Amino acid sequence: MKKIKTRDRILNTSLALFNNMGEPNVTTLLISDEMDISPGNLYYHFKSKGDIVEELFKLYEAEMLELLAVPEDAEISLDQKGFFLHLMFEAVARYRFIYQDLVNILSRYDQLQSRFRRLRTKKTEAFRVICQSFQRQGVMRIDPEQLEAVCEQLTLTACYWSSFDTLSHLNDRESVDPGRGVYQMLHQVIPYLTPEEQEQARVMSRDYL
Amino acid sequence: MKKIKTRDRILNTSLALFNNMGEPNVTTLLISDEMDISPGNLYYHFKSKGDIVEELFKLYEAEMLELLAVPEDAEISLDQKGFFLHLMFEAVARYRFIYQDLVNILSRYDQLQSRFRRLRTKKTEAFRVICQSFQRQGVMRIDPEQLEAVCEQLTLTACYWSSFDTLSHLNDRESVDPGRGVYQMLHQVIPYLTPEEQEQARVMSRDYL
DNA sequence: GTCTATATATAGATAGAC
DNA sequence: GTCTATCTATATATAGAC
Repeated sequence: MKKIKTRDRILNTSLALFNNMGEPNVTTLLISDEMDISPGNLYYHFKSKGDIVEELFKLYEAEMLELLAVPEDAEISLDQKGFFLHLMFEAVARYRFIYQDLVNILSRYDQLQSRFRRLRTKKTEAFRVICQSFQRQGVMRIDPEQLEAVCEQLTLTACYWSSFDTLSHLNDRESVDPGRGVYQMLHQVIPYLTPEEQEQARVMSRDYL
Repeated sequence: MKKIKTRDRILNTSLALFNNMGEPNVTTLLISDEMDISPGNLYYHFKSKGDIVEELFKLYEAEMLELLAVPEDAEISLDQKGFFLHLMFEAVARYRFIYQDLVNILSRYDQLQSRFRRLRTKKTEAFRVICQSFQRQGVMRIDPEQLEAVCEQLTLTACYWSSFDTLSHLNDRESVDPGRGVYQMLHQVIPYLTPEEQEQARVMSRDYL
């Protein structure tokens, strides 16, 4: 029976509330209330609400950077790509409050802007590296112009799908089903795969529904 | 030299400020200040800030509904589709404040939620109708499962591209270039077109860059 | 580390004169 | 229709006791 430090409990509680209610709607009082601690105690651990947001962003950033460190030379299988998409999607969903009110958050905590943009670029790069591996292996045929468009599109989907999807059923916002997002991302790649791989990808994509 | 009514000036000014700074960052005082009128005057015309947001949403909704009234039976050319995408994208961009902080806005003005969702569904339907016309004309080949995925994807792109794109260059937020968004949407359809149409679509898409 | 009580700031909104 | 002055509510943050 390990005791979780108050500081970490604040982070966990904040993350849950931010995701479910939107960061701007969550007051420091609500966070401390939810945890049954006093607001003063919360401010003992974090000197401002912005510090909580920044700390959570750092955790997201660290997770993402680790995931995005795709080796440029290793060849990647279709299954691995599916797994990669799944992990990325899951990480974004776990910190979806960032994307739900992105402009608002980035404008109020502007140290985050450049770091956010850096992550976005790295995501697109990772997709490019994966597609290039597919091309080398001869399972994908795509011209450079289309490749760029697809990688951008994959990045957009990775970032916004969970927000987009959540709004279709605003009732239960406790959890996000990653399935459909991964499905959508796989389907963007399918047209450029060779026929056999297309079938494999289609089968794989259905597992996510 | 026609005099614009104060009420309309409030709407125009609010829209511009909302788009450029994000709705939550725009206070009623800022709006009245920007127009060189008093806050009291603003509240004479609108009984709350939420009323301004609702009114702007109504304008967006009306524009969208008109645009989305795609006749189910008429056949649509590729050029017409390009034009349609352009108009949709442009309308979304003009009211992009809604999408920039969507969760926040929909949670605070919850009469908007169902109407927003209705619009989202209608967008997807319109894309479906267009693609079905393409299929009937024999310029597109796509199975029903892929079709669904593509239409969802087009909807996502239509809604979020401008927000996504804006964050790549947060400097000048005065205007949004619709080009790239239309380009992206066209490229999602290209793989399913017949070879000749693919080439035509590719050429067309470049015009938007 | 945690609490209670309080300070500060600001946004939304109203009252009443002109 | 428009203004100035003001009220109210609430969110962030701090002070000081325990």
